[in-house]
Amino acid sequence: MSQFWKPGTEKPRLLDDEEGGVLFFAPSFSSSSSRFGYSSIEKQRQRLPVYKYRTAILYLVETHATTIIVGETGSGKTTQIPQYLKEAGWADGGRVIACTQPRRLAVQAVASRVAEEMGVKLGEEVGYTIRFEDVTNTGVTMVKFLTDGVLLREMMDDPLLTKYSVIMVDEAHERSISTDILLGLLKKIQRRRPELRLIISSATIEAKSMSQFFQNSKKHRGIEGEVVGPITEPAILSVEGRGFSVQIHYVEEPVSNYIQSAVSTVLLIHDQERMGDILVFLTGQDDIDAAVKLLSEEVQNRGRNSSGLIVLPLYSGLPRAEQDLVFTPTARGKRKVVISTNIAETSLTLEGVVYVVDSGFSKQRFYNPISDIENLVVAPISKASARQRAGRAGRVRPGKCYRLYTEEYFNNEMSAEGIPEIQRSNLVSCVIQLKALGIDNILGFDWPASPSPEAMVRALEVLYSLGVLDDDAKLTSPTGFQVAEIPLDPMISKMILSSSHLGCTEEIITIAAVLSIQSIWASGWGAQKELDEAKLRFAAAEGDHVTFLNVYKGFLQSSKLSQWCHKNYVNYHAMKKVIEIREQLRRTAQRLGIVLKSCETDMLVVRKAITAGFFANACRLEAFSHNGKYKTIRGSQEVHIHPSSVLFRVNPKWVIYYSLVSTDRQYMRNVISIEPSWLREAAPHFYHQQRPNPMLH
DNA sequence: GAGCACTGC
Repeated sequence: MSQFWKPGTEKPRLLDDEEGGVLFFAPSFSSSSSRFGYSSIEKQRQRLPVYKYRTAILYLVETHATTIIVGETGSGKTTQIPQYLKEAGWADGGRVIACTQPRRLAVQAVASRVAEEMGVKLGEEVGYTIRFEDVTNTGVTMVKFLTDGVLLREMMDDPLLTKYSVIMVDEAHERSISTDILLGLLKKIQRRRPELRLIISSATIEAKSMSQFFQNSKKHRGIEGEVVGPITEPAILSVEGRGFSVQIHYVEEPVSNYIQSAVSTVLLIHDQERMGDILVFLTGQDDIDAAVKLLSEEVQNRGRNSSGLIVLPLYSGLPRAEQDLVFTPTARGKRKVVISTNIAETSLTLEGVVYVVDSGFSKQRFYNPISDIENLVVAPISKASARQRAGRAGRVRPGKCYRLYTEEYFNNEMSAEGIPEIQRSNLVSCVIQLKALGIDNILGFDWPASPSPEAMVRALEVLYSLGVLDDDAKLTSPTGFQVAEIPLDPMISKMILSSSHLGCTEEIITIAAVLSIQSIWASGWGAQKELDEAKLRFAAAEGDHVTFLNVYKGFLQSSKLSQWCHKNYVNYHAMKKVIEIREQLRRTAQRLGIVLKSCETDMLVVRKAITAGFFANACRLEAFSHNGKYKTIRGSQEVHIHPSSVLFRVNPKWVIYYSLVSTDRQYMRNVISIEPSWLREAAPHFYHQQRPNPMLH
């Protein structure tokens, strides 16, 4: 351990940033210890770029309340920094070092890697917590990986996160809602717990604005007026990555059709470049299927060695077996082309990619607080995204990235960073989470990026109408606190609470579990007709929610067999997840003192419970409408029933939807028929006093 | 007649 800074010894070399204010460390080039007996794992660890900064990182963390680490992928920061901290004693005395990730898979992968490097059993000194899985051992676990969502939940029991000595927030540049809420809360905690250290790890140079955010005006002064405790001004440290260089190519002229252009580019690479897989970024399933078809046709038409090119689509809606195809290593003499959504930008890593084709677009969510509708639109990506995409070409050897936009466009028109998710989303869940943590002045909360006041007001309005907040915008008791406790969208939580009075909680928690996963149906190539037919076997006249109950019943009766799922075009993995989520909800309900009762065959109460949570999503069929045109009661928006719904073409007069998807039209997904009188029953102030609505009469 | 990506005691 030659590179070990100890408090009280001479501090490591540092350089002043020419712009002042922040610190950059020059890597110290002293050779690593030649002491023999290092395992190969130890040597591997020392070869990581971050190793050179070990001393510097420990020094900064010791002396600064917040350290911001900018590092590209492959620097080793995620696996190494928690170990350095542990080695330096930050986990002594029963304290815990936490490292958060936005995604569960990453949490599991990093935790098991670190356990392996430390030569310990996962769940002992090194552990992880994600939803449904707590692989830690209290009193033993020193380094804990967890999703930022889990850490937020932990704050409900322990608002100051007292057991943690250091909290490292990884992938902060992704700016997920959870990360942003967490950053705001951690800043607050820091004022109460000066001994707590934060490490914010980000892949982009946005560090400066992050640093400004953590700039704490209040210094902790002792009696003599001298500053005690750590320096409150954040330190910034850059760590280089270990990716190979990627040559960037731009188009000379803007392209009019990026699908066609992507296909031509792939063919050009295949003809002219040496072996290596190609990754193409398009926006969604439509684009991708079209490109796959086009490319396959071109290959055949031109009589190329079609055996040499393997074309594979990749998006989240793809069945697992097909998704797994992209991970099979490419055979000798063949070249794999993966045409993907954003899923390959952060969530999945494909080995063997040497060429990237970047359309410059992705589908992004936008929220309109006026209409209260979340839209999915194709929008230009940011420079940060473009760099991330390009980086995917440099994992195995130097690569090339072909951008289907001009260099001028990249330099002058592309925005540096994407818009944080919190500014593009409905804030209902986010507001109730803060309320539950005792943050009453939501508008005055110190956000890394402020959401729009309109979106805030809209969220407060919905929560008020759900009976979750009172006239003073405080959580109601018990409803508000109970809704906050249930780890689901507040409208679903409210539906569950109402089911308790209506005597149908068993049914409603099944529905809640199904609604919180993507889809219980098996999707597949060319099996659309069979799937539709299978659906008819379960279809309920009341709508999709009751249909889900039928599927769940069938699954239980089959003893949860995968064969049964296969035969009925039901997704087996999805159903297992439903069982898991349902089990969690059952436990939560019991803890809240809700009596679990079944209504057997009485679907009327089930529909009423759904109405109690989702009255705001009520719609009425337009009079004399022949094409199934509905209008929302709240905003008079034109909407249609999604073709995947069992009520498609049935078109009951009054319906409630679970969610809207927007393409060229607004489609209601997961729809149930209701009676209009239930609306006023469920939310009198919403449909009567507050908003007199002639449509209800 | 059609689905960006994540996530939660």
